Amino acid sequence: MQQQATDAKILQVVAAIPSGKVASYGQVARLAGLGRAARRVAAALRRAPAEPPLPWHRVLRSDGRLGLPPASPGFVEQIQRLQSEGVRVTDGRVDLREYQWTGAGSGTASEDLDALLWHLE
DNA sequence: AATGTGACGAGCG
DNA sequence: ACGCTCGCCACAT
Repeated sequence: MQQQATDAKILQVVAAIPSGKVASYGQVARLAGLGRAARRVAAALRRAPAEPPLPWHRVLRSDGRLGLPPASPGFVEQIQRLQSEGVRVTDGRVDLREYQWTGAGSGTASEDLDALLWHLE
């Protein structure tokens, strides 16, 4: 049940990103216990089901730019969603210094976040 | 089975 | 700032 649990965790972490804040793929990967497998996060989001609704728009690249290609249809949607949450997006880019999710353990202590998210152990 | 790809990220020159 | 390489890992050919 490893693989499935991992995927579920990715979605759970993304779902835990507060409105008005953003997180990078790598950040999510780390929080989900995936280490450096940031691509896995991207893949999970892409394959993620329409329901339950997931705040995928709060996941950006480590440099603050959107993950989607500027020509992608979802690009504009993502920007719009972010802005409607109060996140200023300039030229497909977000100021991480201000909007990056710095909640529980988003820096290093993923163990605590785990408990916070899952209410386990 | 092997190879290439991708909503990524960190290092290095 | 820029381009390249490697790590990671599910999926498509």
